[in-house]
Amino acid sequence: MAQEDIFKKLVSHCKEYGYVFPSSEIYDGLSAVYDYGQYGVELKNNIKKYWWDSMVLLNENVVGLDSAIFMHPTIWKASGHVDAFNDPLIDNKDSKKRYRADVLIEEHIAKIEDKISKEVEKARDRFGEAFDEKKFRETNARVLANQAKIDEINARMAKALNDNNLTELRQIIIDNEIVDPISGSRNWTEVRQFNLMFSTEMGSTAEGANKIFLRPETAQGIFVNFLNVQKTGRMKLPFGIAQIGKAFRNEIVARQFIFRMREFEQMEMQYFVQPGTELDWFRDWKEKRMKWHTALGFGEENYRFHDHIKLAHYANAATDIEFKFPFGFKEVEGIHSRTDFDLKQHQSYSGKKIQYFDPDKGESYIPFVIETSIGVDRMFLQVVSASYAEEELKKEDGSADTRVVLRLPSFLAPVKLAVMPLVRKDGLPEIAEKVVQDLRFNFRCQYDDKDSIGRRYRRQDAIGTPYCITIDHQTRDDQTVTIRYRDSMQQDRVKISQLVDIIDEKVSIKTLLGKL
RNA sequence: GCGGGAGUAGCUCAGUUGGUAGAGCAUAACCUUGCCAAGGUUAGGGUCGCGGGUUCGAGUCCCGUCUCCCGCUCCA
Repeated sequence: MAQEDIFKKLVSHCKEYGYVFPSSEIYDGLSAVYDYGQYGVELKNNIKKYWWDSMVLLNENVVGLDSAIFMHPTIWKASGHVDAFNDPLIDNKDSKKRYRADVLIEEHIAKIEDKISKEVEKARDRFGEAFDEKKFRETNARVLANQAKIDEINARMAKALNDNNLTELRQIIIDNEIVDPISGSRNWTEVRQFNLMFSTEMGSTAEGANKIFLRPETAQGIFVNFLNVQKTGRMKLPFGIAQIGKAFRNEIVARQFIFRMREFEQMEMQYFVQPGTELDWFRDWKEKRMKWHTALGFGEENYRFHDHIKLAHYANAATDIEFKFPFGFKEVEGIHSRTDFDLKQHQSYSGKKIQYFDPDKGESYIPFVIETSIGVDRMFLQVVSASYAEEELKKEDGSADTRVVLRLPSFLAPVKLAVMPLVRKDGLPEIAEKVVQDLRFNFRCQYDDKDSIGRRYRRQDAIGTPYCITIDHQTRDDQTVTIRYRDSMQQDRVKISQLVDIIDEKVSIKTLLGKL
């Protein structure tokens, strides 16, 4: 079956079985916003626990934090988001491509500079040794004309950007006859401002209100608390701060189900290290994080690193962990060596010294940072898309049969086990109810006595329940039950008294964390 | 935002030149039975995304709007 078809079925499956619903559905939905249903929330919580425990339980030098979504507006100036997330965009109507207006203009300037360079080189060839480049640039008419053009465009653009004058930006493109690099067309739309940060107002009166932003990432909450945590926690470098929380980005286009949403959840850990050691730690966390993914058992061939060639202004190394989704390899997690950019920025904007006194070196410095940042919702999608399977089976009489099964890792499964009487008579339901009552404190259990036993197994397969306990007539005689495994569909007969230990070993997070 | 496709029951979909809303699965109750879906009887559930228009009459035609899917940009 085509991968897109699988994806469509997965989306339906998520809705039909209470994993993910479109938000505000009875009001026609809200674009790219989704709600997690009764099973979805359990799976999501389990994913978060797996991450949290792998960070703060297994690493003595990683501690947690839960910072507010609202933060001082200057934080976003310091972080660069106010500038970086504010793009003047323009579309070409023929190629249907979208460009940043300022980038288009800069590329045009680069072209003119090319022309000048060529002119200079030609002259150099002509005059040889005696060539005086400076003098040539100051006297040659064509060079001077081009240079004047560049200066004029630069001045106009700087002013337009400063005044946020979008009409003027477009006019620069028109006046300079800048064409679409692909179509060669000059059929441009208006320039529009896209602000990727959501904003709201704090303060109840209009005059006294402050514009504040909903955080576009959780990382800054960690950076601004660096000293708080370091001092009160008596933390020594290297150490990390982990945080799980919502972030918001007003994406131009948000799509592909829960892969790209405007409201999403991140799990971020910032690891503070001595300057100069950051690339070693970068490699270390790269490896650790990949192991965290592959420990789930979805197959190592479905993961790969994508190292960034073009680095963000704050990074000196960056990689993505990509997972093979039904729509291709896509980023799930980013690992970045952010240098001392963030702390340095906050030190400068806040005017507060943000440094670490290193007792070994006997000096203070701004630590460098390795960031691991993973999207909870993307992780959720990774788990369900890797787990979803339509299996071709054969019935006893040889005819074809199919089953839909979510092969979730046991620890992540919302429901750990279902208990069902083989028939609804002969006292079997009563025994089953008692078993559920006894197991309820240990695991998320379900009781089901409706329909044939085979159908009940399939229902549990569809929501990913890894174990089914069946009470049959033999149970009345020897207190044993059958335990049926979701993936193999095999059954074992075990004593009721052993159930807690058997299941616990299989579904415990310890089993999963032990692989790391 | 632009271009293309789509929206009918919880899910998948049918619905003819415009003539009173359908199926399968799912759900609930009861009966029967029992170890891998699809036995029997019965029931609930839809103002056909929403709003307007044309018409005696609109799921069907027209306009607007919202949402979803695919592509362009960015990223967790």
